[in-house]
Amino acid sequence: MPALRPALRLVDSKSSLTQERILDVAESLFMEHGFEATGLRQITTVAAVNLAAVHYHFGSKEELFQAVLTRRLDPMNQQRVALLDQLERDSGAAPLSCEAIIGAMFIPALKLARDKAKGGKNFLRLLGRAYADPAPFIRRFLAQQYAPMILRFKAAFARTLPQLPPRELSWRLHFLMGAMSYTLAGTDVLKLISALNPIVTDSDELLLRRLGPFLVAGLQAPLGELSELSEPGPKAKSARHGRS
Amino acid sequence: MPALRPALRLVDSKSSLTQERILDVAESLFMEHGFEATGLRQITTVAAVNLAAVHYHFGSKEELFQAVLTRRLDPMNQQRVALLDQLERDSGAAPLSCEAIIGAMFIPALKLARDKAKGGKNFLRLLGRAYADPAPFIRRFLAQQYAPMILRFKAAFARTLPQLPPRELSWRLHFLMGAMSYTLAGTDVLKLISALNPIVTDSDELLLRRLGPFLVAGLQAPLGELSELSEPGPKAKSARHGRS
DNA sequence: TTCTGATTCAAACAAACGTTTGAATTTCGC
DNA sequence: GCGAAATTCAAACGTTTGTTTGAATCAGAA
Repeated sequence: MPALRPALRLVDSKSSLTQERILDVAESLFMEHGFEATGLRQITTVAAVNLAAVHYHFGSKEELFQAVLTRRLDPMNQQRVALLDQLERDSGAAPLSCEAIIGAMFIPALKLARDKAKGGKNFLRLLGRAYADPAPFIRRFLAQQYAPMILRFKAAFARTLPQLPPRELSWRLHFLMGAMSYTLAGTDVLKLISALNPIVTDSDELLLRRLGPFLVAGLQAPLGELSELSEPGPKAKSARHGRS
Repeated sequence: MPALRPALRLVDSKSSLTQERILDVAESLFMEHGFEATGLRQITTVAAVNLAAVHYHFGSKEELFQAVLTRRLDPMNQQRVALLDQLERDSGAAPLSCEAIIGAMFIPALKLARDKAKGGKNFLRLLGRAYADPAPFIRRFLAQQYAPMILRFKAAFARTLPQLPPRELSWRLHFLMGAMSYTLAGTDVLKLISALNPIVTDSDELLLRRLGPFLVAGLQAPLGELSELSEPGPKAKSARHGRS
């Protein structure tokens, strides 16, 4: 009778070089074809391991997927809050700048994207796909993985932007994460038609210099008039404020 | 010998109520489980049609998917450029405001999201998934479907924001579409942890009033210093320039 | 060495997949 | 009514799917 799977990390000395090979290949194939479209036989063939190895080491295809995500996501989010912690320690009582907080979110992601040994941009693309995936086990996993980090950053932004009502801040964080993950994932419609719209991939620092001002300005934007509005939309005339 | 499939729309009188039933169910299931994870048997069972009907009417699963997207996407993008055309006609020689152009992009999408008879938010979620899908046939389709509309809007923004270099404008449009589709798709991480971060779904107009100022400010943000930068990143200390 | 548990392996499992076929059925101009 | 085309249908096509099994192999402690 084969031994029960070793608690998923009971042994870490040399033990399973197999595990890492599976994780590496799975990461690359999941990103290329998606979770559903990637077969276990495809993974195990490329990784040159036996088919049953993935069940032995991870338990199921779903658990393998979570392991693939956890391996990169966990350290990245820890780096993010660590960076933010240090920023706040250094600044003392003074509130941080928007740029600084955004940098704390962005830089660990960029580091990951640049580290080709760790999957590079592929992983962030995979993450971008996972965001849009409605599979319950994926959404449960992402929520639990992201919740602490996001709450931490929301608090930081709230200190820096005290004039923003909490609900408005939630929405702007929502928009910010949209622009950011869209950019990091890198598979969007603009890139698709890049033959006409040549977006050359600048260096990563250059990317932050472009995204940064956009996000900062968005976060600091004045509030729209939220209290009263009833008509269908801004309609044609540009500088018209319907309000008497 | 069964007749060849009728050119995908040769008959439109009453003909295929079956087609619409398939499209409706496919739209709903594709959005719920994704393209790969949705089986044809699942679709045809729920739609109460024969399994072979989808191949008879659409040719293949992939073509069915494209038909599902086309049905909503084509009219929406046509509305978008029609709205923009009318705005520019009305304003004469004067350049449009950012708000107006953004409205022209956003409002047709909102209309679609609100029309529950036409799939409502489900369709935009499906679209959000398709954005992140690397399958070649999906990316080819989206590119061809979006290219004219995006180029049209880029030209409009270029007139309104003449101080922005074209490449910078491309990037900001990139960020804008990220925030917008992220918001419209509606399945993001913030919503996931909404237990702690209560994002109540405001009315759609209210949504535009929140997203609008964010995007306008981002588009109009001053340029970052792009010419000179070489060091790894802003790092911790906020006002430190390691240079020299 | 022998024994024990961890790991790998080839083989098979039942189920679901997209697709095709050819005959039944319906529809509609004549 | 007849006849031809459009549409539906049940059945099967050959693959592929994730998962399980039980024996073979490997590792290290006794």
